[in-house]
Amino acid sequence: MINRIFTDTIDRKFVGKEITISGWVDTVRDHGGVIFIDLRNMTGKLQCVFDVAGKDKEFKKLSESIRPEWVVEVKGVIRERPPESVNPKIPTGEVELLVGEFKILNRAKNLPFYPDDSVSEELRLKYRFLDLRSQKMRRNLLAVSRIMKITRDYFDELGFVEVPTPMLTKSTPEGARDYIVPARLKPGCFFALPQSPQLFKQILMASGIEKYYQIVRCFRDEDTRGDRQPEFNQIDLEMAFAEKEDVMDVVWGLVEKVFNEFAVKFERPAILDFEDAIKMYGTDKPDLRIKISPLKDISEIFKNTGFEIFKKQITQGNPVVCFFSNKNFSRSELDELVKVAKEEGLSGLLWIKKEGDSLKSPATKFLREEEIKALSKIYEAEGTIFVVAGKSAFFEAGLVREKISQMHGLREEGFYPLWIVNAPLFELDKDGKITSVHHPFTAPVGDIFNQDPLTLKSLAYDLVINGVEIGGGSIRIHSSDIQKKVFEILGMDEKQYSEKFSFLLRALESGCPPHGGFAFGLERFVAILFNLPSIREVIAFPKTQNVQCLLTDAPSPVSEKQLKELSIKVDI
RNA sequence: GGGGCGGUAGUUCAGCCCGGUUAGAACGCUGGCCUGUCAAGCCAGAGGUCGCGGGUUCAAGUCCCGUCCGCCCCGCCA
Repeated sequence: MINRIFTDTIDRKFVGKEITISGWVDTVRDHGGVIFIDLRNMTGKLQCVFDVAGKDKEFKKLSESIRPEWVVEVKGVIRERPPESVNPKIPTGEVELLVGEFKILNRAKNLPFYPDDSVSEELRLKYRFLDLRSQKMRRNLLAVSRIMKITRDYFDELGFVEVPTPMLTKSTPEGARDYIVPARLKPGCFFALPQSPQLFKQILMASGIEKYYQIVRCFRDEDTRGDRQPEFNQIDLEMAFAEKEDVMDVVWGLVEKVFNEFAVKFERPAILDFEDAIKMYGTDKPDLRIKISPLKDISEIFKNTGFEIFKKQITQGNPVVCFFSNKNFSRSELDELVKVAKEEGLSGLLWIKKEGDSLKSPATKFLREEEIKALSKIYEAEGTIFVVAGKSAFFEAGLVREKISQMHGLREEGFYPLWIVNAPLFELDKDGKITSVHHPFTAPVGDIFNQDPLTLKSLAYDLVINGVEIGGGSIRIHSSDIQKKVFEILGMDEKQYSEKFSFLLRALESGCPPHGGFAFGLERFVAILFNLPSIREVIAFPKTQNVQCLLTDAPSPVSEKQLKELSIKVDI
């Protein structure tokens, strides 16, 4: 079928023409003497009319047997519908096909659900072929495809080169858990699937490919979430001789192109220091849509307080943090919010309603005159102040602020992008071990040889849209001395880092230009574009939370023979 | 690894707190009627290992323990 007809091409111009069209039966409306069948293919639906008048018995019998999701080919004349029968809901609603003859190409039986039915995700994944017939999934997959095309066109125009990098590569110690692949010819040794092409793209910079990009599959063996799958796609890029701003401009150029293509409303990207983001929003990925004031540290107001709860936190050196909404919450709404805060793991949430000069709150009787005065001065308008105290007050306040905005629709429409810059280079993990905030190849700001590592900033930049981290990047280290020092700070000795990264160090020592890059999470980008709760909605065949494919039942055991060839013994 | 929610007809869900005749509804399905519907309509019918295993009890969909599966959250995700 070279010249198949898709329904969206059919309009009034076809009236009087005979066509042959094939697809799936979407719905059947059997009126006895006449049967209406909506035929669906890639682009939409077309009403086909089976009129038994003047037809033989076989035609009647066969047409009555047709059921939804059968695959049919119909031949007939396109005609205008009677004016009263025009269906404005579908693009082909002005016309219909009067079926002259038809073939049933395949039947469908025992379907557990029909496309666009609302069924459990478990079923959708098991019968993904049915689920993918739905309008939404089709739209999502087409969007991914379009974005990949826009991406390739965009980078191509800018002179970037798409270079494939290996899927079978070397396991590296830092970062997420690797998926590993046994090497048959080197028993006991393993490849790793790439968590990202990070090192290869840096090697390409040392190789004189000055502008690299790739749409590339990445693998991380960590627990999944709505926004995390074990395999996902990155739009990956790297530029030689580039400064931070050069990379950010290129990245934003692509985001803008995608936004324009999908005709969405968007703001110019804001730029915010990592530290300010934490202080103002309690998170490194703030959602700028939220119409609630940023956070404010009000510890100072309560330094001599008699209010026990705050006093305890202040004496332990913990902050008291507040934020403000000009919404006048009802008492039951406030009670609900306090409940939600506790469910989120907060020890408490204090609210203070501001009406004129007076403050109403469960805590007013515990507060001093000057505390009340200071509080009411912070925000001019009437509304509600929320206060959180404790060691993680910024984080917790940020969480509640987000939750409140979600529950009460206190959000702007549209897309609010944000660059987070000047993140620290290192941080301490929960075991007190020093780790990279981004990755060990990120260039430091400051004197790495003499400064306390934890005071160093980085040349990293993360792109956050509507509270979702869409991607991140950095200017990389191109001096092997600095790179070695970073490895040392991370606790590797020379033997360890040589074993894992000698190829990188050799490349840096062989005339490697300064360079930097970025990587987008493709699925996250599409998910946020359509405001989808999970990236599973934009992946044709995603894994479940237990990292299973319900369609194919992978992973599954392999034969003894396969294991033997790989010199692997299974010990469960 | 930890916490939470869910699993009952093909599907979505009610019933479970407070154990007790024959486990319900809607949609779908099957059959019949029907020439202008577009979520077609009307009539009739079929359809259940209550996720699985164990326990308590005279009696378990309902209570208890374990387990599997799906989703959300924490950890983890350089």
